[in-house]
Amino acid sequence: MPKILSPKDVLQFRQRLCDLALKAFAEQGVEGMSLRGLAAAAGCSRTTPYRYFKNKEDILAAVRQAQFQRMADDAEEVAGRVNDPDERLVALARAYLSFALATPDAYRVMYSVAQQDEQRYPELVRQVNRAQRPMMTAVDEAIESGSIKGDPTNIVHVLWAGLHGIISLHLSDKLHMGRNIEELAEVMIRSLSRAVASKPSPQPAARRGLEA
Amino acid sequence: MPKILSPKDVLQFRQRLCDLALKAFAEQGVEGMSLRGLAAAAGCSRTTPYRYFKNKEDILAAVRQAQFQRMADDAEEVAGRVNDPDERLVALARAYLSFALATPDAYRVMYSVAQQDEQRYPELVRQVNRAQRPMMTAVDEAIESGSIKGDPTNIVHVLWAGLHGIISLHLSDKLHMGRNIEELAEVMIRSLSRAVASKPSPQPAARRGLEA
DNA sequence: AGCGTCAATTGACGCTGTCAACATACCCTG
DNA sequence: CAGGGTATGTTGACAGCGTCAATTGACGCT
Repeated sequence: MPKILSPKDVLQFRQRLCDLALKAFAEQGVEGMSLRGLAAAAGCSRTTPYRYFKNKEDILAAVRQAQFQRMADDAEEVAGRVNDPDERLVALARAYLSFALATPDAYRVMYSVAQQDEQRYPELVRQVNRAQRPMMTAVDEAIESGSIKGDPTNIVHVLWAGLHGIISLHLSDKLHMGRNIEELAEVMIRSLSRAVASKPSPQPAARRGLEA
Repeated sequence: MPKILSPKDVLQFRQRLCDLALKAFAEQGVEGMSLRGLAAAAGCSRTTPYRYFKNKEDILAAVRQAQFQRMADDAEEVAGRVNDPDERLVALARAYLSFALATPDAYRVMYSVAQQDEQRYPELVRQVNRAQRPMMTAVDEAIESGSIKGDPTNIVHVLWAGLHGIISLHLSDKLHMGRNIEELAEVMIRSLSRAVASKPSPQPAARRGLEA
């Protein structure tokens, strides 16, 4: 018997589908996660989710967008709270790590699940950009304040990649080091922020061919 | 008309299936890649691959094992060629990057495709370990020679994670910086090796809670 | 020549994502 | 209060998937 939903229950049900889908995607992968299973978990019929999402990829996009939004909220909150440029950079890095460790399912779906042509979801793209903007501006301001030197884009990428590398390998169990992951991340953060503070500029001289 | 295969043609066909599967896995993901499509590309019937592999996951494991083996070969070759401990470390890092950039399909399948319970493929695990051993021993020897200091496990992980982070983000188009990826990697390698050389040891004092 | 064996194919089953058609319960206008 | 419009949910159906069982065909041997 359809149509007993109040106007806000619609959003609630959509939200519930997203929550269930997040868990399903993270646990079983894009492949293993089935819309029929999702519908069963939600207690509705097979094709009911199609009233709320265009198709499976659309659900994935919605789930990822919601998580990037949450991450962006976190980052903006931290950036607004910590005032010193250097501390803000480190605080952002720690918040990023914290986000990934607290909700590994979310992080997995955000990054380890490659979405084909995610440009077709502009709101998703917007949240992705929003999530990384605080760190960009933090680097810019730290450079202005003179506490670090170098090309801002390179610095952001190196910091971000360093964190992402640790998290990514940790979440796929490639680093066998239980809880010490936070310590390892601290080493990475301190190493990179120190290197970034001392180095003048990234001029790779004439070294383009890779191996010696 | 079956059975025209010489004993070595068997291996040849298995190899051909692996090559085709690598491309298919990388291009369409584990989800999109279909055994039927693979069979069509190989010019055989749907279930013929089942003569050479137990199932789809088995094919994935075989493909990944072959690529890790290739990577391990590369690393061992570099480690054997470069003698100076510091240079060897940097050369290994560059070789790692080089491998990923030269054969991104392979790297994607090796790392971004999460395999459920890969412990059930001992030969795959063996090649994975073999691929990272050269860097481990290089770090150990660089510490012995006194050129860098710190906990060897942490150092290896930080180096490796830094490289993996850059590569991983680059391959999923999260860093919008065309060919300059090698320059960025150089910055990362130099930053980390410098940091690792100067820092005494990773003692994170009393900072366990993450945000300030 | 006939047999066993192994490679390869076809048939079939249950599962999946997805669309079209249908049914139901609500809101709004008369 | 009657009736249509619309939003919501359900069932039926189809092609494609991974995989197993049964079948066919070709080879090496005795």
